[in-house]
Amino acid sequence: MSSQLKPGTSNACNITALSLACEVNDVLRDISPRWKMQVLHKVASGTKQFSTLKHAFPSLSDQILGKRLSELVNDKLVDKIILKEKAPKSIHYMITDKGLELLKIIDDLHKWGLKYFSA
Amino acid sequence: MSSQLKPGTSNACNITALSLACEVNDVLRDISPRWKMQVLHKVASGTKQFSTLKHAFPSLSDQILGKRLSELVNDKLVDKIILKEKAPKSIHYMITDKGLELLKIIDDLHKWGLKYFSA
DNA sequence: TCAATAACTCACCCGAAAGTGAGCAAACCT
DNA sequence: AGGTTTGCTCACTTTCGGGTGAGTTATTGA
Repeated sequence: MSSQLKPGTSNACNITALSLACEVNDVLRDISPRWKMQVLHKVASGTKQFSTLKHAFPSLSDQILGKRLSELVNDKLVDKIILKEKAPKSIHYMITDKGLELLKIIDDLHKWGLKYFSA
Repeated sequence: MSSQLKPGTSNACNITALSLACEVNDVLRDISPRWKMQVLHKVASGTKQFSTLKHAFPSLSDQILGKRLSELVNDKLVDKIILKEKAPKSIHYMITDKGLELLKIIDDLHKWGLKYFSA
């Protein structure tokens, strides 16, 4: 999906071994990039444009946001809807069913985290 | 954590959503290290010793296995039971309730991955 | 006596991911 | 004419964590 691993390196070999061992790893790799699930959640809650997402996460740079959005689109977790092609562009992001189902599980993870949070 | 919120803005209205996203981030960080959930799964399925875990994952090095196990112990996902302190040591790892509940969610992730698995 | 075993830890390297600086297109507003 | 907005991409540097080689302790079995 998104891995640019040089074939033959031990890293690449281990990734292959991992995937063979269990497909859950592919899922974990897909959801663990920093900010990714946050952005997905924001999109799901109605924040649809690049610029508004930018404001929602002041410490997230344009570059990373762009990267995460394109990953989300590639993963089919969100759809990219182009309303106006030429600048100033107008593009909306919409969560897919696949994305919504993932968010449900992410929410379970959140609840699990809260349940065992002791401090 | 996330603070510069002006009360009354739409941002402030979404504060619950934001904190959800933030805490999930910690959970994601904890579960995403390579091999970690596999090792947890193996421990849950009755493989309790360092050496047997080693054989279960031939391409996983001692060093990483040791690191993952100590992380799992720190996270209270498994308990470390020392049966014999001095070498050759005898140590058993046992999954905790917290670990079992996490594995259930990991299994949901797995099912989600399978459902949307396309080519 | 000496290898094997169990369960590690330490020091180091390197590739991958995160983050930064700059720039671009083209319409709109002043 | 020039500044602003929108939605990015490219090239680069820095940080991080996965992976490797070597070493440790002490007991048992050949």
